[in-house]
Amino acid sequence: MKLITKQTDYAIRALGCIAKSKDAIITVCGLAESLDMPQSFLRKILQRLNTKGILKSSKGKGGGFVLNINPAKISVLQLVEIFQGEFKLSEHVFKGKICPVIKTCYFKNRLDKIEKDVKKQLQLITIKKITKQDDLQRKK
Amino acid sequence: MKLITKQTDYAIRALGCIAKSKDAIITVCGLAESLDMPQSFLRKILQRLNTKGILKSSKGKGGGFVLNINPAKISVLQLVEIFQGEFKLSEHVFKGKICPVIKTCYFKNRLDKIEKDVKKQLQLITIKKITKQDDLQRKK
DNA sequence: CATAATGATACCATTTTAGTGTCATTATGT
DNA sequence: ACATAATGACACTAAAATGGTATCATTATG
Ligand code: FES
Ligand code: FES
Repeated sequence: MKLITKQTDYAIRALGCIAKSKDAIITVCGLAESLDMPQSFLRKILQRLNTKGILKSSKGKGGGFVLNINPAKISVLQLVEIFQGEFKLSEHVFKGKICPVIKTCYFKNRLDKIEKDVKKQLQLITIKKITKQDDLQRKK
Repeated sequence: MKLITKQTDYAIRALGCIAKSKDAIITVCGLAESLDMPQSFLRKILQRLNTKGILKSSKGKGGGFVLNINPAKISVLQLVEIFQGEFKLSEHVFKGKICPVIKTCYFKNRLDKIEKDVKKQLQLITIKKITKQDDLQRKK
């Protein structure tokens, strides 16, 4: 079971690089190379981040991507929700129908608490904090 | 993203029922009916729990399953690991190769902490605690 | 107008999860 | 003995999620 899928992981690392490049325009081509990610896949990811307002893109020759918002405002939770949908640890359903005891169920309550905690933790991890470590964009 | 898959969920609810039935032998057929789960699927799950030592089975007419260990000793973590493999939230790898900065990486460290916390929480949830609520086996 | 970039989107491949089916084995009761 | 009702083992299929590719359109630069 994975909390973070590859797409999200790529997005995080890509944003780390872009954040470090301070206003320089980054192209998919260059980034894919330096991070050793499949180019078309990365492209799709950056496009998504663009439509979500996290990156800003410019087309045409000399175009590419730059950050559109403060890296301190980009949380891993946000990225997870963009690429993996709403954060839900368990539906806890009864074969399609919502479980009848869902209000009082101990198990469900525990899971909800875990979910809340994890969500909070993920919200605290931001691109800024990650890039501070000065580790991400090294190749090999 | 799901922390608990359907298989694990079924296993938990099935164990809940079995735990409540106090030494009575439970058959797949009856259980599948009362919990509204696909019979063959449930059967595979109980078989698995049998080989893992959590249930004890008896074959032949009048056979079925009973608990083999104290429900207070069956944790959700254990069940998750049986049906979903070792609990790991993120590999955090660099395209197949293990990430070179894995020791110092802030992101990885945060994820590890989350993983540890969640694991601990899941270990605390036991079948006994779940059944105490007296909610699980109701149908509809 | 060639070129180098993204936008949109359809498509394909792989992996994981969910679920079924079948035949063998075993215990029970008549 | 035999019908029956249960599990054991395991192969198989189906569906969903994830990962990844490909193509054509659009746009800005020089
Ligand atoms: S059994 Fe469904 S909410 Fe707990
Ligand atoms: S970037 Fe790989 S361990 Fe953090």
